[in-house]
Amino acid sequence: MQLSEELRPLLSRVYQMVRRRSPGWDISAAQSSVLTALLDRGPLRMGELAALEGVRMPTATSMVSRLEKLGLVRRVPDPQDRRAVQVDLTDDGRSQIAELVAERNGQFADLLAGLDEEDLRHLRDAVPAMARLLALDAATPPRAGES
Amino acid sequence: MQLSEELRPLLSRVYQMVRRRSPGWDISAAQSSVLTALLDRGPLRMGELAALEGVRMPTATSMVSRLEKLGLVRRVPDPQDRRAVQVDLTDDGRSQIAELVAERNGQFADLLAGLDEEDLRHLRDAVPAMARLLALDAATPPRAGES
DNA sequence: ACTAATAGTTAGATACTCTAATCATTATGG
DNA sequence: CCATAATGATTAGAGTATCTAACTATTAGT
Repeated sequence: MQLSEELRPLLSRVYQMVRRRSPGWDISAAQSSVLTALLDRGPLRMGELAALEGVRMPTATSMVSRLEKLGLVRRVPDPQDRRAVQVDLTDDGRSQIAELVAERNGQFADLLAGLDEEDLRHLRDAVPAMARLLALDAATPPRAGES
Repeated sequence: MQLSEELRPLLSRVYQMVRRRSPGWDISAAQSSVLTALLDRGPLRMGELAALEGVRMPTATSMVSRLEKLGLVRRVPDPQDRRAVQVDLTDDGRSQIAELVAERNGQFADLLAGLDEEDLRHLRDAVPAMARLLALDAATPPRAGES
């Protein structure tokens, strides 16, 4: 498919763009992604968080531990299942991530302001398609030969 | 701007999607990005490579050293400027990255095949706009208060 | 109740990233 | 022309991100 070969490299470069665009903030892309997930979806178990981030549980554990040390999230024991923990934003974490998201949206809006009306229309029209593409990706078994 | 708040989170999630390593390949996203840059643009100096990848030179140095150890790239001294080195793909590196790119394009094409014709048309139409957006991003000074 | 499975953490390893310091070379300016 | 500044790259040292394997604690199944 022609589109695949055009669009995929573009998305790879979007990866570059998104990855390092948080000037003046002292949290990493991975950390802000965790905080954003908690902001969007509320408290999450460690395993849910790992699945959402597409990482293994030990990775989630250590990211949460670092964020906890920064006072941005909190581990809450689950009374139903005492193996589990809920990870939740602290008030501080909530306000910091909300501010960061607003800041980034603003910067991105500035960038978009450099496009003409036709390009903007095309991007707007592509939003639902991209959302469906991501949903398809999420629904696809990540690895074929997994245990 | 409304679009900013819809599109930016989507792009962040595309980052998640692109980031994951292709199954069955033993090189990381960062490494394949370096190899792809070399495949697309030919031999590069260390500094050019760092700029393209959006990292500092020591990072480029260590990535290249690892790839060299894997036999995928080669350091070639520049006769014009003996401080500089050119980084180039080896034959092995070239064939491996070409194969990986083809594999990924194929997987992505499979994903796209799950969309209907209208979504595909919208994505196709958005390609030039995304390319211009990336160009704008590249042209924008990354950090305001830089040295 | 014994065993399986599940949730999370710990341990150990490698990759990725940065800043600061250093080395070698090239360019510049008396 | 030589001393100094600027440039290209590497090295050193540190923190984050990621993995697999092994472990602990708890729950579920028979």
